[in-house]
Amino acid sequence: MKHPHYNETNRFANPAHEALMGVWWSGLKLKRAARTFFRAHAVSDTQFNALVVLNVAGRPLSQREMGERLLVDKSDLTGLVDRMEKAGLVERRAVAGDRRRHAVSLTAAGRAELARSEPDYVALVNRAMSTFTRSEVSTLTRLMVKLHDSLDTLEEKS
Amino acid sequence: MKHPHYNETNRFANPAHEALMGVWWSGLKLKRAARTFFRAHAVSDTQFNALVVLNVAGRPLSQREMGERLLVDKSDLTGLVDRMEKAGLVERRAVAGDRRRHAVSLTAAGRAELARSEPDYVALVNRAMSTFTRSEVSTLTRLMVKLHDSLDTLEEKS
DNA sequence: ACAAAATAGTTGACATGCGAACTATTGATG
DNA sequence: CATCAATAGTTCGCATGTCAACTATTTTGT
Repeated sequence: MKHPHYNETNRFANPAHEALMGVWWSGLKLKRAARTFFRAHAVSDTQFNALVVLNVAGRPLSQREMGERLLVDKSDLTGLVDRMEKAGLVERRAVAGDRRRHAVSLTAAGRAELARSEPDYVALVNRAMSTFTRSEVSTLTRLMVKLHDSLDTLEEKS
Repeated sequence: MKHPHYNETNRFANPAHEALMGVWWSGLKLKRAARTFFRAHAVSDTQFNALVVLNVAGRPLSQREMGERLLVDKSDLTGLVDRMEKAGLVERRAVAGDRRRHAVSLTAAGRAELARSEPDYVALVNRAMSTFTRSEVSTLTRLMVKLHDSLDTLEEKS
């Protein structure tokens, strides 16, 4: 689908607003690109992220821990883990010593799907960033960390 | 809700990946902040954006045009405009010369709601960006435009 | 003019995301 | 240890987002 550039349809009197709107739109576009990409794979972008989170952790995670790392509400994990469990990608197990918790871990099939998707995903990321110089990449990372901290502070105050 | 910082739970071998993940997370955090903010108002963040888009256009828009500007699928506009019409914020009218199209325009109530929300919204944006210098703001805008263009190119090729 | 392609919008099925209310369990405090 | 608070997960209602299939209309190509 064709979309007009965000600063073609909007005029920004406020430079801060223009910058923040750029981040907003980039987030939307990234989400769309990821969805399109993962349509050709066995998992959705959300499920891929869940696989990555479990893999990086290197141990079973509770649903609460997964929610924190994925930036989604705990109530969403119920359905997400349900769907992934049905697809055979992860499994829930009881946690010794805390009967409230479920330990979610990767299955062999989950690990295999991750191994299958990740190289293509990395290639996509590199293509998306191929027009950026090394210096621009590090500047972008620095600004994003700064923005995260700023948004966290905002969240705490409210 | 507390969330660990995205680069605390992930180690990035690839700087491009780290930068892009920063943008992804910023998009998620912005969305959450906007939702929280607009919970105290009569409209959601999506509906607010729709009001802004209609207002900036300065003329009635078809649902397709709104979808392009909001970066959402046309099928989404059916429900969104339904809800906003029910809330009295916008109205659909027939378009002379094309019986396929609906012209969506702001009502007086929609304009009033926009006038009520926008000042608070601008203040929020300024708070979120208050830790950025003028130079950082313009760098961020430049990098976001570059990223949009890169993602557009990616989309065309696929 | 006429058949084929493109366009605008709707609908249905599904995944995602959020908040509130609820259950079960565990922790904390007197 | 008895009670109250906190935690983990589920469920529900709703808004949002995607895609595919469908209808109605308009445009295009010949």
